[in-house]
Amino acid sequence: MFDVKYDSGVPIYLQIIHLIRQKIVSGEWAPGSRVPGVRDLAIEFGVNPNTMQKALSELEREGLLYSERTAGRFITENTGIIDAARERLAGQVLAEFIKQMAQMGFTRERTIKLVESAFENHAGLSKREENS
Amino acid sequence: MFDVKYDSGVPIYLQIIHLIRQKIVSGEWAPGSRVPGVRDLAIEFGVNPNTMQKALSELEREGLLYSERTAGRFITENTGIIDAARERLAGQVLAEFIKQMAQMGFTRERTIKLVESAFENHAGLSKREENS
DNA sequence: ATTATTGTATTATGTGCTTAATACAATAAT
DNA sequence: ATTATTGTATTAAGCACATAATACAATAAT
Repeated sequence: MFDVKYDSGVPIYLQIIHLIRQKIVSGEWAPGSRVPGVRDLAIEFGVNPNTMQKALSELEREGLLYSERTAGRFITENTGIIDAARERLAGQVLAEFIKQMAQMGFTRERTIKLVESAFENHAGLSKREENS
Repeated sequence: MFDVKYDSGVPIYLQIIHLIRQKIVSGEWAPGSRVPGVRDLAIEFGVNPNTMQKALSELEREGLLYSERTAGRFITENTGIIDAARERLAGQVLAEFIKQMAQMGFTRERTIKLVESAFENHAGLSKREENS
């Protein structure tokens, strides 16, 4: 169900953190809602429960998740934290992209053209329609 | 001189491969030109010679570098390989960017605006002025 | 009260990354 | 001819990641 790449060199638990963080900041996983248990998530992602636990602990440390002893784990209701995480993440993704393209010698105009023509195949996948 | 991040979770040798690959596809390291020896490069990047060797071997496998037994290592003169590598790399970087932004709920228009305003701080760093 | 489910912790094993310390072969420089 | 420099290979050690197999504590469900 979730595509964790074992061959990218990036530790799996970091990839999972990134995937879940995006589900939260995109609103696909709504604030306050419960997330599956560690064992179920481990199965869904096809990883060991310990690895999933490691990822969830980190997201908890970031304040995006919190655990209720035996009831399970939930997305934070604090939308401020979520919004901040989205801004921060978007900024990082954007900066990295610009840096890479510039480093490869692509001009601003050419890069924009590429973005314009490449964005078509990704419309309407998220529950968030606008972030202005 | 070169900023290798030890804390990103990405293996150092992969980061080095990426950095050098970009130097080649951007033209900063010209086709046919000699690159420093493994030991010197290791010092410049602040890593172990073995780690640098591992990175260089992979770039050699890709055809971007070749080694002349005792004379040293050189960038390929085959600009076709370099161009192909640049197209491939640019495509990956672009696709990843679009995917991330779309996943976070950013629209095409908002993304383009962000790219437009963010590209200012990176002008004129490369020797390649245009890739059209 | 008992059972099942939750998060959490522990110990062990295997693998890949990184450094370290050498050593060797080939050849350019002297 | 000798020396220095090049790429390359080997062995050992430490560390983080990932899996496996359990176990425990707390509490919701029965």
